[in-house]
Amino acid sequence: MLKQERHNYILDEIRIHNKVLSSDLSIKLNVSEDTIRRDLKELSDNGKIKKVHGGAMSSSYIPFSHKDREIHAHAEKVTIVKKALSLINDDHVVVMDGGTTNLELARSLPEELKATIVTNSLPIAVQLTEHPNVENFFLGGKILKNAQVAIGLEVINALSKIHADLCIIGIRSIHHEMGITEIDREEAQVKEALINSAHHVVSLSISEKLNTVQPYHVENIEKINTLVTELDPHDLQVLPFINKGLKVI
Amino acid sequence: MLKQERHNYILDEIRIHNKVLSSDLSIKLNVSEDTIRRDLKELSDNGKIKKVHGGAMSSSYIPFSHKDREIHAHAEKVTIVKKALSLINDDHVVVMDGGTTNLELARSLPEELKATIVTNSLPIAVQLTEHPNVENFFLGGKILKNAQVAIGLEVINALSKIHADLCIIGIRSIHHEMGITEIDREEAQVKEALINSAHHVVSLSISEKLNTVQPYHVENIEKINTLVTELDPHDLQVLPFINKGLKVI
DNA sequence: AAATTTCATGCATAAATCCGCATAAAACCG
DNA sequence: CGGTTTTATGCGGATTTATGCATGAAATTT
Repeated sequence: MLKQERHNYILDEIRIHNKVLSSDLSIKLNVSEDTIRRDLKELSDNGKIKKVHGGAMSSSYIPFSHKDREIHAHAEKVTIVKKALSLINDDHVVVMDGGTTNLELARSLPEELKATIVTNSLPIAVQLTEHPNVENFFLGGKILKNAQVAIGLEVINALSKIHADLCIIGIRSIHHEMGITEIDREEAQVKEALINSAHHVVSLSISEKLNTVQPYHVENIEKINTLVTELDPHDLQVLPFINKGLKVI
Repeated sequence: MLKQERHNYILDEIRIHNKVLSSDLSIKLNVSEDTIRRDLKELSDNGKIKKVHGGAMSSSYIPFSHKDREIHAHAEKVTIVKKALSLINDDHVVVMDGGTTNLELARSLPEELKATIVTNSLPIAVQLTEHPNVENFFLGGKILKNAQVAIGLEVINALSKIHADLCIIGIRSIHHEMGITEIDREEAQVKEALINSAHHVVSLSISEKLNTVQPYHVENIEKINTLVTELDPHDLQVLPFINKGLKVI
């Protein structure tokens, strides 16, 4: 088995279980613990995971009480959400994935809105149960522990049968040439399916994500119809996206 | 369990309850109090928490009103859950639906358990994201707001493709003649599908639900293999169910 | 003040880690 | 192609870490 394969396996395990034990991996991958330790060391040096005595853990630890955890760049996200709300109308069918910006949006939906929202994010689904008028569909599948979203074929299949009016996608990175990219392969696949399930695609993105790139390609930039940031639409930072034909608000 | 996991757990407990007792943690995390004290010492040295006699507290005291919804008949449910845990083994595929008893069960699953749990309940799925070893599948569908469970054809179809080892069903009413009954038609249909997707069906039920009836029929009593209540298995109240062939614990 | 609980310290032990070193496979190169 | 270098891996032994236990001191409760 190739070293890279082991690394992928280890990262997968950590994504699912939030931790791995060197001893488990040694047995499972049929190599010595020393090798595992070297693997963990390498992944840790690259910032992919956090090495601890006995194994390794997810470097981005999501606390148990995610409900009231502090949201990064919260003020910016509130600005974005206010703009984005204007895009959602009554009777719309909206697909959306996870992320703190989208969660903020779900929290901010006006009481009177009578829309249907389809999501693969547990926190968003939970949030929407408190909304009086929004219908709420969950895309079932294997739950990714740290992101708290469903992934896998089930999600993608279900999405292939949906033609939504609007897709609201939370993204890791958006680049005017490279398009949308993600950290995680399976999440990238799901996001691609999300984007292709809707007529109109909106990306909510704080400006620090603009023109950054991650390892996994999701979709080309042209697939995004509208980009929402906290910036003024005339800000120079968004010009490359306007030139690509995106509507920026 | 990794030291880092304990530390995370402790920090979360403090975030939620503002304080922790060494004795509680020792039992909950299954290590000696000495180890807990060393953990607290380390976290305290890093300024994460404030160590006090008997345990530790939040270092930055932020009072917050947490509405710990009193769960109905909580003590009885804890008793039931303890009994029920003995039925779940490593490598089992378990389907379970919602309800406070089942949620308590999800919360109480031992750390080491390596099972797969399939559920249509949002709170249970969220709870399981905190479990290190349990794989977690969500049955997607339309979300019922008050019960926070997915219902509908999608759920039933997905269940028809699953052959689980165990079904743990939370019920509204169980009657030794009328069988399982429910208040809501669609929930009843989903519960029927849940029951029929597993080889062995367990019903967790506090005694006040025994021999009550609701409008919608779910399944006959014979479909239930094991009944778990807070009562002694020799209690007269459960005799009618024993006579119907159920195993009562 | 007596009894109980909690704490600090040192010690023992088992597990995990680190540190060469050896080796075999893979990659490189003239 | 043959030789050299690099990379990946395992092994033995020294070292560090994590943890429980015993003991007596300190704090808390009764």
